[in-house]
Amino acid sequence: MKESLHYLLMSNHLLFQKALLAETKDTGLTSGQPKVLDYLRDHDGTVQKEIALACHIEPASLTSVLAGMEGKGLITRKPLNGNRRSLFVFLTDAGKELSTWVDTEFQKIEKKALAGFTLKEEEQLNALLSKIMKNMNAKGGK
Amino acid sequence: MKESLHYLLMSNHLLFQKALLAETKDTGLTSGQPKVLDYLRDHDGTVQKEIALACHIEPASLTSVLAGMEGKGLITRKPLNGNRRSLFVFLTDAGKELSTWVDTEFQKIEKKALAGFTLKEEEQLNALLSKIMKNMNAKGGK
DNA sequence: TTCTAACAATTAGAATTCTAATAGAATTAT
DNA sequence: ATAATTCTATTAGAATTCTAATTGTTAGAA
Repeated sequence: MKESLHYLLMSNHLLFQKALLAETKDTGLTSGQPKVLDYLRDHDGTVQKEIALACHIEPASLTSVLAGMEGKGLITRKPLNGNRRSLFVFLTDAGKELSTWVDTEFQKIEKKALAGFTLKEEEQLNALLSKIMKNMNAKGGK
Repeated sequence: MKESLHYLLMSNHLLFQKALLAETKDTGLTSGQPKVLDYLRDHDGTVQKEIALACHIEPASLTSVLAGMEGKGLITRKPLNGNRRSLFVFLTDAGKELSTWVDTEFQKIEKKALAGFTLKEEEQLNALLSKIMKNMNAKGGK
């Protein structure tokens, strides 16, 4: 298994995740919150359902993650367009500020991860991983 | 965030993970067990500490994962070399059989993930991910 | 209109993994 | 030899995420 694709993806993700949690530990963010915060940075005003999909967690799990963030004053949730079923999520000023800080931490870790990479290699990696993502999201198959 | 390295690694890993759990659902394996089973397939007789390191879970978490697998008769644990501190983990015949089955499922998913990849691309991806892993495991730095 | 089905978010409760503290065993230093 | 330290695994308890079921809302059919 040690050289399998699954092993490599798992290791890379979890090492990244661990580094990220170490960096954000002092902010009071729980382990599930940084990725949501970072997602909102580029997708402010999204509906919960979409956040859950993008962050690869269940909507039910997102409820408690967002409740925590709302309690800390990082986000607000409100219905729009007269549709009281969907809740749109917005960063507060404090949330924006923290997300900016978290984003720089993401970038630091990314820089460490990509140490020694040429620009071409970065692009290759990005393209290959995107391709896998598309394959995995495709219906059917084995 | 959507195109960041972290996002790509997370998505790839979790999509892989989800596909794997869907395939192994009927075996009665819990979510944490397949990767351990697959690791033991290539590293039978390892000590718990090493399994935890390779599978990126805490030793304390591994204890309960292994307890579950032992209860199902997939593994046995015993001290060797007169050192009663370390426990060596071995697959039983049933464990070997199941690990073989699980391994074929891993490969099916991997095949789907790598659909349309040339051999050269597979090798590139492997090399790039291995390089990141080495970078992340390096001490210090940001 | 009114009923039925689909939908978004939530709640309840189970399962998994984590952190911190403990127990037992081996190693090192005094 | 004995004491202190280190080490491996475990236990206890908290935190996170999951599945299944519920609530309230919207859309579509009868």
